Amino acid sequence: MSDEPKIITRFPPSPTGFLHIGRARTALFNFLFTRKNGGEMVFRLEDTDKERSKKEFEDVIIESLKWLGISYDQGPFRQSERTGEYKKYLQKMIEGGVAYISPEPAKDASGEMKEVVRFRNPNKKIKFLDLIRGEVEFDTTELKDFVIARGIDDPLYHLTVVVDDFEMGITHVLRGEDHISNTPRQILIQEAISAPRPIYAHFPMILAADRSKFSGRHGAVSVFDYRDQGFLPQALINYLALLGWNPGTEQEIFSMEELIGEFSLDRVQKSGAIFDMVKLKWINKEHMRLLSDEEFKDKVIEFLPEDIKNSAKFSLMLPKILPLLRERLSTFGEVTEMAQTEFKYFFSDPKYSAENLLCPPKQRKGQEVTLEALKPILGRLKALLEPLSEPFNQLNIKEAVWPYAEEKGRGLVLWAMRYCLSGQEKSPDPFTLAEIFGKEETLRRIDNAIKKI
RNA sequence: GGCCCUAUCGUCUAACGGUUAGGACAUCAGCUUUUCAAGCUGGUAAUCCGGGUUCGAUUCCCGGUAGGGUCACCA
Repeated sequence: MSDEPKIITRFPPSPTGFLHIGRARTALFNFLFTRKNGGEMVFRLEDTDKERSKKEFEDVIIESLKWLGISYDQGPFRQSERTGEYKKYLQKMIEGGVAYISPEPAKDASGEMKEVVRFRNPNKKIKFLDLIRGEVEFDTTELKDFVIARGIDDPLYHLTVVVDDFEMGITHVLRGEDHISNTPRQILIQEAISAPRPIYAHFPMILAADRSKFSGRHGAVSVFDYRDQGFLPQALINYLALLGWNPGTEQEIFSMEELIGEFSLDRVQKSGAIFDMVKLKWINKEHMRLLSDEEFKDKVIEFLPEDIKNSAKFSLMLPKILPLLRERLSTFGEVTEMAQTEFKYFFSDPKYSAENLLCPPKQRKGQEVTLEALKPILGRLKALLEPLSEPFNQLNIKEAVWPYAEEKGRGLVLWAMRYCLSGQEKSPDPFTLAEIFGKEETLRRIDNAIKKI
């Protein structure tokens, strides 16, 4: 055992909204750093803003962390339950002369006077070491005598963070870059109450595609949005970890355990990174591959619409189309849409117009063909399939059909076969489809096509 | 605007003074016995600009430019 003091980190969101993707990454980096170094993480709800803080947001944040697999060792603590603590410090500061009560006009323009507590700014330069950015220096003069409490029982953010970080023994403050300019005034307060200075590190921001702040108008920003779209938590974690950090190797797909093993603050990026949904989807797909068949199936069912789940063919078809879904899905949310469109034909007869049975010119290889000509072709197809004995599988079907397709033109025959089964311009190949449908249903669909012409 | 931070392919990034500037996503082309998906192969694509320091700068220093953060009785 080393005699280094135990590392204690913190994740202190304010319950004024959902868990933003940027804050989730901050939580993740804190978590990885803490686990990697055998420390403990404090979870603290900074709810001193009574107007905006809501219990429901607390619940959402807690649930979001749980879903992501980010755990903490202490908390949740609520600042609203610690008013007495802050009051003690406030009184001590006022007695010591490092803070003072200042009468001023109320903010609400009622004309009334009230008393706020201001910090007596020593107006000096503060220099601190940031683990990611190196030495940073601020002149605090411009901060003036900033307000640290609305009243003796109503403390504000800068005071509560400093007091809490001190009392909870926080050794490392790892947070977003948006807090870097808050750091000097917090250091000032620390010095005024003789609290030790924690080690700081400020992570770069997550940006939208236009390099502006990543916010609601750029689409999904809350962790639950991604959950609801059918992303896997391990994929979101993986992607977030790689946004602003890299292992120095070429590995890109990580489990949480692997991330903990690899993580280090000195490989965290200094500059902001654009959130790229396309890459997230790719990572999600990679993690979907890692799922067992059983896990994959359960997730698909979760996202399938009710009417499909209630359809007569559901339990028969589901296991057969699962392998197709594995190749095509990059999020589970996509099955909801697919079930109504490109995969609907598995559960009910396809709807299409007959002329589309004729393949596009490109596949025709210059053959002059009319729709009429398809009638005997489809008839012949039927005749070829009819005598097939079990197993009615891809291999046997292909064997039966192939020579004829070669003879008449592969594009022509195979497109028609595929199209009458799926009614889709784009779909899996006809042999796969025929196997999935089985002989009887395949023949029935070919028949339907013949009748349509 | 003041203060602070940042700057390598379209995007995420590697290269911690010497590389044909590497990888991944995306994109393009070809191959995979019709289409799609998946897969395989190959291609296009970057050191913001200007000064230094150095035998040699993506890398170190300075200036510019651009982007971001922050300037509350929010956190």
